[in-house]
Amino acid sequence: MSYQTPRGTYDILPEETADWQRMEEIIREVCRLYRYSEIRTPIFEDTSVFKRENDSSDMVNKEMYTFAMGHDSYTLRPEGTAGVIRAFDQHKFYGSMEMPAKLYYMGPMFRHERPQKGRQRQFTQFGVENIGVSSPEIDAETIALGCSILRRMEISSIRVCINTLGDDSSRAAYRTALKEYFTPHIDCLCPDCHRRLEQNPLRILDCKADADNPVLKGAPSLADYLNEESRTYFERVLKALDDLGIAYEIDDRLVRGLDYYTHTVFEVKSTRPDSGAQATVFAGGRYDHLVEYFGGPQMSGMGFAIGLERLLNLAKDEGWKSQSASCARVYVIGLGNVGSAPLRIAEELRGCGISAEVNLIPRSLKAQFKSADRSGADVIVIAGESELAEGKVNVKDRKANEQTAVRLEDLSSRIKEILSK
RNA sequence: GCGACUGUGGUGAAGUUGGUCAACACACUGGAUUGUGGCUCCAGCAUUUCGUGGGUUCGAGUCCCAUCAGUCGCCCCA
Repeated sequence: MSYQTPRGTYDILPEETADWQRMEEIIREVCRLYRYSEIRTPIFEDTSVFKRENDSSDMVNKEMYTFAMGHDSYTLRPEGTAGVIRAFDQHKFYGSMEMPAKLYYMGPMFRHERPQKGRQRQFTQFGVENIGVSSPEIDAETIALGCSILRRMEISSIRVCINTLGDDSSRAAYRTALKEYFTPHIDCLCPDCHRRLEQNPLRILDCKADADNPVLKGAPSLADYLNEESRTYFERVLKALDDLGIAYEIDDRLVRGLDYYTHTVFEVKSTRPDSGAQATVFAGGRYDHLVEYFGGPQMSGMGFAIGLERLLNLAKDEGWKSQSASCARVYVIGLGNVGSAPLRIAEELRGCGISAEVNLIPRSLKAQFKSADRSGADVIVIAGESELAEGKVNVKDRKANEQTAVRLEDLSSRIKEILSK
């Protein structure tokens, strides 16, 4: 019987964890600079946290890992925003915290999709939520935060696409207009779009199947239905991005898959040809009603999420490397009948803050030296039976290839001397 | 959920129109006087086994079916 990870899941192996840890450090550092604080919410929540009324997204409707325990239905989180807003309301942050609240999260998410490169069933997301205040400059700053992470990961081939969905009244007016426009052309649209026409006509605009359909090209533009306030808001977002030197493209087809967005929405994509079908690295937008939905006051929020597998893939494609992995600085070898003396020596060195590996299995001197080589140690300590009898060990400086006998009580200072060279 | 391609040891892989021993390389383990390694040399290294399970055949890693997994595209999305 052999086992393997379930479909769409994978192990991050020891040789890869250094890259992950470094990436996570970079992200936390950027969050610190922008003064965001981490929040950790449960991996699963009541299903109703994710499955909200009128939600038409595929993610909630057919990709969730939902399970029942007794009479309760739970769901493995497919995204981070819902849980964060739930926590924001549950702990009444709106009353106890200065607004906007600036929160970030990082951890596994689960979606039952067909796996592909850059698309796993368990994947890792980092995301930020800026909650409590609606201001165009906040939208720009949030996008800047994400771009800053990309920059530190040495990623440059990206494109920022941005659009606005407008406020409620703009959106409602546009929705009606779209429905009126598409209804007579219904037969020209793909089956999925028939459903979208009723549930979320905006999504017809970024339908891939109908991308070249002339009916889509003649569709009314959202820009014509934006009221003055929404238009001004969007202009100020763009102005702020200009001021920050962030290049962007306005894409009026960009409507996003999650239903809760209002005003600003954006997607940052890789422009590398090898990034595959899953080119979106991070994406998000503003949401005006989520805080209210979970029982808080009417408050607006702005956030985005980064897929960390995609981020890491992209960074590696662009040549990014985390700093060299730490290797043992000292390797202790036993020679002759020395019992646990090598172990005792290694422990003492570790106590002095020196990273030490020690041979604990019976094998030939030659094999021990081989193992020492592989460990990449700078110093080899040879604990020989006859030297130990005099309270000494041999210390070999691998770089200089010199070996000297050192008294046990002088060992750590001698090694520090060699390592500091 | 749909379509296409792929699946041989720890790794990279060779395996011809189905025919005795599954090549080769790297890695790994041991040895060439357990007291000094990194080179070299020698030996071992896929327990009827070629993702798994069936089938065709005198005979299958090579053909057929199913199943699992991966990759690519669609869809979805980070």
